[in-house]
Amino acid sequence: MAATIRVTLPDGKVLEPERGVNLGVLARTIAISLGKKAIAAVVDGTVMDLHRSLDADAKVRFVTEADPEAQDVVRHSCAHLLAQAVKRLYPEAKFGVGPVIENGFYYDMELPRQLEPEDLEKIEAEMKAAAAADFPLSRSVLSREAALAWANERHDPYKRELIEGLAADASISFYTQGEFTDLCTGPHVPSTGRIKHFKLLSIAGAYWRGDEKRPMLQRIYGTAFVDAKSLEEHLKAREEAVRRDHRKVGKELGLFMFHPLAPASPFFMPKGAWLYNALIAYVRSLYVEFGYQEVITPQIFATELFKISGHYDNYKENMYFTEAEDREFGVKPMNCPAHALMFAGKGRSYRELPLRFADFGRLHRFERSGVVAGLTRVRTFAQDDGHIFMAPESIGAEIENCFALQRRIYKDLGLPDPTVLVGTRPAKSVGSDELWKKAESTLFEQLDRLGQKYTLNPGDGAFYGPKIDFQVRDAIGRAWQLSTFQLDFNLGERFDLHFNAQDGTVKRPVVVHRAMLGSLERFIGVYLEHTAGSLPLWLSPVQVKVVPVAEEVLPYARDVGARLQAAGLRVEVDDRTDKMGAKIRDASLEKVPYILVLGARERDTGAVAVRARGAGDQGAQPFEAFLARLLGEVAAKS
RNA sequence: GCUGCUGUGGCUCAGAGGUAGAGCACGUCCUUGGUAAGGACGAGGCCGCGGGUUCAAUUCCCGCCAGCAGCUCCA
Repeated sequence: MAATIRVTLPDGKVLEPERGVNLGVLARTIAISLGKKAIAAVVDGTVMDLHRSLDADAKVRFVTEADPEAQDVVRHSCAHLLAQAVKRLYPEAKFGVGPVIENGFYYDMELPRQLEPEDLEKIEAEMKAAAAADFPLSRSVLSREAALAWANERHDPYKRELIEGLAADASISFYTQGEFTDLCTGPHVPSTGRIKHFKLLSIAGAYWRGDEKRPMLQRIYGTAFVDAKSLEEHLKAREEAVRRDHRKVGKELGLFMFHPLAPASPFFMPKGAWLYNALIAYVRSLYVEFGYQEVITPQIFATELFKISGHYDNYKENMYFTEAEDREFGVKPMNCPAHALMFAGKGRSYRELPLRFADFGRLHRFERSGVVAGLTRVRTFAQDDGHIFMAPESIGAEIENCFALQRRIYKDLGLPDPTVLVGTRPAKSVGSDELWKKAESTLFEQLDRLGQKYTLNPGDGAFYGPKIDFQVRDAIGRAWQLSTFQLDFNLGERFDLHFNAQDGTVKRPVVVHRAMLGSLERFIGVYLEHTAGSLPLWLSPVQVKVVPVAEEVLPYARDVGARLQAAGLRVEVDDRTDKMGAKIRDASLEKVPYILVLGARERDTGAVAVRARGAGDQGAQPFEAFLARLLGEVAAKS
């Protein structure tokens, strides 16, 4: 065995250090400054700590603060720093897991008492002290027995359970910083002093191992960044998220309200109802072009229907039931069984297929009290729902058609390109293995055919078939699920649907369930957060606010308002006796796209002085020019 | 559903064991003002609901309802 190994650096340079060389030492060999800056190393594609040694030829790239891998390493080490601080303050603490998550990290723990927000400050101070001590992190590997002994010595049942879950022959790694040791696969920063920019954010309950039957631990959320600026920006974005909260925006703009007598059920007030109906009208306008036929179906069905569809077995605890004349009825939680009945309502020919039913019907789902939130999770809602009944050979074309419609809608609404997630068969499902296999493979085939990139979400399908979910990120980077396409080979079986094929045989249709906006309620919530309430002109409940400079010009203001209204625009004339400045302020806070300030000058020249949202005073222009501009913007959905 | 927190006029929020306040909004009047808050006066509250402790509870305790954060769930 050679005494040296070959280490290839990113620039292609090859070093030949001794076998077993320490990565930190290697970094310092390359350059003193690199030794100081390095946080970790990527060895043959795997991120490792600097105190690991190299025993074989490898490609090595050192990670510094400038590299994308650094953030996760720092965050994970910060979770350890948190645990160290907590252990110092509460020696009885038992620890669960402390992973890195999208915007930071958390650590689950069992503590002698419930933490309060002020405790976070104390813990953070202790973390700063441990970071200032700049403890080096050292890694050690123990056998399973030794690891279990460690957990037992700490009387920590959670760590014990984690170790028990590892393979019998696994080599189990531990990291030690100062007096604190934790079970962990790493990697970590070389020393605690490298964790500089962090903040603890919140305390919450979380079930051990995510299982609601197991104990609830206290979870501390925090975040950490490699530089101060990123931390500051992240904290600002959190504040921005609060400012854009759709519940707040909806209240401020007078769009909707809630009432304790109808929990989790929004009341859309006139402006909100206008927006709601405008979205439906917009989707409806595309249905002609995309070949859908809108239907209207009952609200309440005899329970047998949901037994046939499988919803009764899978979701009855989330349904509303009622009884009349000794018969049990259920309020529909989705439209598909109704559409299945409509499909079966007459003999069907291949000539009618694909048959695309659209339905904006109201749905009710009893959501558990702890899961409801604003408009994003409600108990009564409507979807821009649709079910496509088709021959199996049409699946490709229909999925393509769905993608085309989805792209069109996102473009018109100014939504970014979504992330596509594919969910496969869940634990709780109906239908045979063959049907599922067929449905899943068909879906993957079609996605590949369309060249659509996606992320696999195993087990996340609907109970009747695999699904494609579309996630969009809003203006400040949060992910929301809106559209969904679901492929269903089961509905046809359960409702014994069939059609006469061209070759004279009787065939079973396949069904695609799809919604583009998803729930109208959730869509409005997400869209308000995305736009911060500044809706595009074509979707603004009030497009123009007319502000007379003084009462004297009120007649002209009314005349301008009436003429805009006659042209199809939505206008309000502010005829209150307040000062002009106050009216401009109020209209601005209402996020009205255009404010027209009208005084004697405008009246005498037949002009309007325009103030555009976000752009301030645009000066005077002829009425006709302004009208043409607005109509153009509405038509272009800009 | 679980853990924790919160609930005071339409809204945002102070407050304290001795029966309640501010700003905004609202009403009336004055002001007729040129691009983000003119002024005066006024009306408006079962201090979420139900129990308990207390001479006295909106305030402390318990339960319920609703909301918020997170977990679990989401056809």
